[in-house]
Amino acid sequence: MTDAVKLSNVIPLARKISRDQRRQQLINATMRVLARKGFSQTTLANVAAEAGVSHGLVNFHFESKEKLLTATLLFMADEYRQNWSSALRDAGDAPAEKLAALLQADFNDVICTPERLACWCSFWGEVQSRPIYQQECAANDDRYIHNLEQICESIIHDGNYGLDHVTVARVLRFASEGLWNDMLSMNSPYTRQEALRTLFSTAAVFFPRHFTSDGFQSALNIDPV
Amino acid sequence: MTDAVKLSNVIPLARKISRDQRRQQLINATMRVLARKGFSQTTLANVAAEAGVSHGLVNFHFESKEKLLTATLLFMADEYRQNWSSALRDAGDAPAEKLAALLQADFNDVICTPERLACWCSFWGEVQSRPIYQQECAANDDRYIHNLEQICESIIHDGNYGLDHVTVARVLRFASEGLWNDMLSMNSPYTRQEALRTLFSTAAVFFPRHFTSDGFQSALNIDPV
DNA sequence: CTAAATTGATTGAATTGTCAATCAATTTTA
DNA sequence: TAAAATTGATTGACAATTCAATCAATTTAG
Repeated sequence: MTDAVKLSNVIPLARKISRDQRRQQLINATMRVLARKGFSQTTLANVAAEAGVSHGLVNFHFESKEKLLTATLLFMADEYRQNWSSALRDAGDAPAEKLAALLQADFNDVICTPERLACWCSFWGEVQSRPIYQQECAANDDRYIHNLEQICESIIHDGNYGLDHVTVARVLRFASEGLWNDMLSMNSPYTRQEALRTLFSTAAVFFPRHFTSDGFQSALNIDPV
Repeated sequence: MTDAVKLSNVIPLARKISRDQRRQQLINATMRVLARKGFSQTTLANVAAEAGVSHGLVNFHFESKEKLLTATLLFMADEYRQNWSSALRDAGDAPAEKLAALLQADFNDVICTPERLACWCSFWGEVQSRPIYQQECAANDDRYIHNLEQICESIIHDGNYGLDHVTVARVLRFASEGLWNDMLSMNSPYTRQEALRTLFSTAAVFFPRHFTSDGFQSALNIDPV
């Protein structure tokens, strides 16, 4: 209306972002704040500042702080599931190949970043006291465990290892989770490469005729590298 | 002064508790609240109510909420360290015996309770963003890892297993940590017995001539159970 | 022009920390 | 031994702060 508007010192930032893009932008900002400050110090003001918008906007797009955090957790859970799921789909038919793909998937450069690890850690601390979180994650975890157990069972049968597939699957899962924790919390954290080497060494102890510490080894290649 | 004092409806609760006892009582209350409500919903009012005292008292004995939480973490870290430390001292000289003692220590009925597990989980979520927490825990972790690695090295040498002791120690530690996490998550709650069986199964895969899934096996007993 | 998106001030609730008063236990004094 | 004084633990009210949520005003997009 008035010409005073023209003199506004506010930068007329493009608002071309769609509804979904804005939501995703806020979720990304939430993850960054969670990773940096932890759950108990993540506020709407922090998230809004991180995203470069006013804090009223967060409550506009997400009804409440609780729903923003739930949406963030759901995004991460979905991202994680899609990651190993597609890795499994792209792998060959051999069970050992599938296991290698599943183990490697946890340590690719999309999923395995310091920010993601710290963010997961923040959520884990609160999962116990928030039924909604636990409920959402449980389904995904069960699917992952089920796949891992079946693959281990196939390999055990294939190689005549006299092992319990549930126990082996458990230990491999623990190794993967533990490596994540180490990479996040240790004072001398190791690289993704080192983590993968440890993981495949573990697989090699259970399945020496299928794996070496360097990774998957076709059953046809008898000689170790 | 007046006789109205005699008619006070306030229960004359014993105030005979010593300074240290009161502090410990508040720490215990803090652990219960942390386990039940999680870190972000643990307030001074909650802790005071749990302990049955006024919230002013908490700030009297601990200077601030932050210091109460730090004291609680320190207590738990010390309790944990003393637990495996004394288990190690009481064990025999044989490396395999020491490893068995170390592994079992994590699952005795003092350390391994639902409350303690949930409480540790609450802290882990905040450790990343609080340098003080990380600093205190790192020293203890390093000691534990160092002991575990040395014991594994002895066993590997003793049994001529061609394994890397650092890797083996890592995997055993991951198994122990992972079992704790599993016991905490609601969907697959196995008992401490089942957890220990999984742990010793893992040790048996690395050290088949020293361990069975039931536990430590003297090197002199050649026949498996 | 109309509806949706965005801002930022404001409100109300929750929470932490402070402090003066109170009270029980202990020590001192007569 | 009995009364008085002292100590320090405890309480509860209050101030200060933080934060989520709301909403009226403004801006932008279609």
